[in-house]
Amino acid sequence: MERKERTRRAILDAALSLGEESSLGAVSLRQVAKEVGIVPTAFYRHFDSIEALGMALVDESFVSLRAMLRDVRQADPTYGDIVDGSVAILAQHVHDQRAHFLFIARERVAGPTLVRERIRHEIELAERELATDLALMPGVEVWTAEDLQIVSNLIVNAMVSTAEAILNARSPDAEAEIQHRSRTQLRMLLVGALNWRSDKAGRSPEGS
Amino acid sequence: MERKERTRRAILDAALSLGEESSLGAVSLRQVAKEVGIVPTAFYRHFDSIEALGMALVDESFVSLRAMLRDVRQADPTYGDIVDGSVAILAQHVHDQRAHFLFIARERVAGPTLVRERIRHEIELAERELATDLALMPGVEVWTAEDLQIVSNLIVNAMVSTAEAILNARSPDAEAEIQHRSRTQLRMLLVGALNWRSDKAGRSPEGS
DNA sequence: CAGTTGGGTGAACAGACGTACACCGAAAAG
DNA sequence: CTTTTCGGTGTACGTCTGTTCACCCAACTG
Repeated sequence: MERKERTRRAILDAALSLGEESSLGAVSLRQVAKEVGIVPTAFYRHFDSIEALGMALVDESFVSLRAMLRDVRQADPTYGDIVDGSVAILAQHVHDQRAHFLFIARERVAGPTLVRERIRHEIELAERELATDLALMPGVEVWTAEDLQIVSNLIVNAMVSTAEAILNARSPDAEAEIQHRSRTQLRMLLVGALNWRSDKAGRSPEGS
Repeated sequence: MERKERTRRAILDAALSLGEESSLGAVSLRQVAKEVGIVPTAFYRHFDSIEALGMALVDESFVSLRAMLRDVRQADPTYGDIVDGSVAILAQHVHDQRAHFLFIARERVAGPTLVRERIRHEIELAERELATDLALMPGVEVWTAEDLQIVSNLIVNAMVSTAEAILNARSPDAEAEIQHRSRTQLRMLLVGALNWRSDKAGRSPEGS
């Protein structure tokens, strides 16, 4: 009974591995079977179709994504800057679960419509969560709900870009530079957001 | 002799059309031929392979991309805010050359390695151009060359995200909201960048 | 120990794929 | 008007695709 689970994992891993080169839509059932070391028909003992496999990969990729978000949210606040910690955690998770993040990055724009929509929806959820977290920060009381959402979207997009850049980094040095850049960008972004409405409302952040 | 050019265009258009649904790597020579209305073997009169077709599409897609950048750079400065104008021009071009921008967005992450690298290189060029333009703005003299590059990267990434969002917009209203969001984000971003080094150097933008 | 379940097998299919080849017929060149 | 060029055609091949079916045998159930 655990043999089934083992083969299932092997299929998922093979699909992720093959998906590193091309998009999942270009991966065939027979390629996966050959990679796993089973006959093509045995594939159906585990998934109804390649599409179903894709959905399962979406599921487990988002487990990794949400694990990262959880780590970021409950990072030790004593570890200095939130920005430094968040970028480090992002990089760590992207590195550890490279296949999952690569999968999300690819299928987000190139996957079947259904998969694309699920990924976008999930990212939108992360945006909302970030918005509620941001609302607790000091100095943001002057923001409207709309501004809060817009800032969250901006930050999430920046983090997505950073994750993609890390996935594409060709050397540890290059990745270190990407992380440095990302940290600077997040700080710039926070400076801009914190000076945003206060700018429009009277230049004084302390004004009631 | 212009018949050849006409068929070639038909092939390019067919490939762009088929690429709207799935990634180019998942498009077959025979699908393209059927869409054009020619027999599969006639394809070879125009391209050596599907990969060569992809390269040609990269070429002409970047013509559209560069046309947009040119429009943005020489936008009428009397038209009020640079931000408003830039976002409007971006939206206009994405709308007019939807297939080209969709192609770039998709193949940027899902295409064959060679295509991906070309696209990333081209976007990096746009980043550098933006950096040289930004250097001429008043108030940025305090930035280091590195900061300039980092800010450019941040802005370009935001614009790429905006373009992708517009491509995915499901209604004109949704697109209008995306444009509004993008404008706000660009302004926040500029506020942050302009308060950046001055923040670190003594809080006074006018300080020598 | 006998019986049942179920993951894995192997052959077989119809269709789509890329590509090679000989050929045709309209348009350009002489 | 004749000749050459060349984009498009039709046939044919070997390979790969998804999917079906009957079958086998290891592992759980009784």
